[in-house]
Amino acid sequence: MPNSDRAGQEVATGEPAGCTRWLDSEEQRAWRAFLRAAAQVDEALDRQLQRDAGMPHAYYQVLAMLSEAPDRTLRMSQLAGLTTSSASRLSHAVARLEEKGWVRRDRHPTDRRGALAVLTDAGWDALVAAAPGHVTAVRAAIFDRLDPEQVAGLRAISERIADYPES
Amino acid sequence: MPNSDRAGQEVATGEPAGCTRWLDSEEQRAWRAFLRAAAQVDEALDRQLQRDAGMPHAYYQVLAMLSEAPDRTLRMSQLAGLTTSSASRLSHAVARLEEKGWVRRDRHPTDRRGALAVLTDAGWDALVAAAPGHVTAVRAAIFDRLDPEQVAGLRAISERIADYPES
DNA sequence: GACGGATAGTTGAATGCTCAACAAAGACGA
DNA sequence: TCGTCTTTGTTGAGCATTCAACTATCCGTC
Repeated sequence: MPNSDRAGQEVATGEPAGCTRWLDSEEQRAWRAFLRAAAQVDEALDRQLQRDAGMPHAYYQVLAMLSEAPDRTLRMSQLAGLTTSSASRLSHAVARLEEKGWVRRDRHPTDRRGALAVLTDAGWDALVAAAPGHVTAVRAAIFDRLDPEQVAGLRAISERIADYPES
Repeated sequence: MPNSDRAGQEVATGEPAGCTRWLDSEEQRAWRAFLRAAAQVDEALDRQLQRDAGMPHAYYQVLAMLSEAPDRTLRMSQLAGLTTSSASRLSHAVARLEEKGWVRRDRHPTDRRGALAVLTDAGWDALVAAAPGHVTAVRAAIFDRLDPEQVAGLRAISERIADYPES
């Protein structure tokens, strides 16, 4: 944001009523802390997984979601929802995971538009191998730093921010 | 993570003592909610800025930090710290911002290794033009969804997670 | 049925980021 | 002054993600 003089406020823009509700200093601090925290967590996990398991965090999430699904199978659209990724991103990701032999694509039995992503045995093994290091990294990045109340708070806050996950 | 049977636990890995402390279900829920929230916030802001201002969020942060610095000038290494980005990422980003005429590079007066990033007038204008829409997006993504206590909680939690920002 | 719009998924080009390698300069002890 | 180690920053290759088409299929309506 611009300087504390709030230069933007003076300028006519496309905003609804020409006036913007700037962040107060409490919000400002919370916002920047959140940005920093989110960035650091993301970077730490991506790094760890890339180094130790040869995959980015996004790919790990794909494998993880598939591993918990019935028959280790999910429709692309559902998988996209679970991993918070666009259809395109998921499609590219699954293509890459297919090359590695960790995921296979099947046709949907009834809807011929649909594709099913299936976790292969090799994919399962890769996930199992990667999981301990990943969980350790998650602990180091988050849970080792928070007390139980804060964990509950984090969950409540995050669920408010996220677009209500379950319908 | 693998199934709730915790397949990874059985496997010998490089972990310290061969045993991994898995996440309990409270932690699991908090973790996934956080991931989802962080991803959605990131995506929403990136989208809004790309659409309305032609820059990714990371570039906006660079401009914002420079705008608050004395003489609108910062050393690359400091700027990297403030924007939570690697030296390489920042270098690429500043190169791009230079092409747009929003940032200029100067030599450091005493340390000849150092480079100074300077926000140009055009850069200031771009920031001022982008700020209202950005702040509105931040509100929509975060603060419109939280009450004041939660804002305070978010800050406290985020500061714990982030590697203590101030020395 | 046949049309029109929605839904599911893929593709390729463009862009940003990571990683590793590198260069250039400061810092410091012998 | 030399040699070495550290710090600062840049570069290019490779990879992931985004965006904008595009195809194929489904669904509802006439």
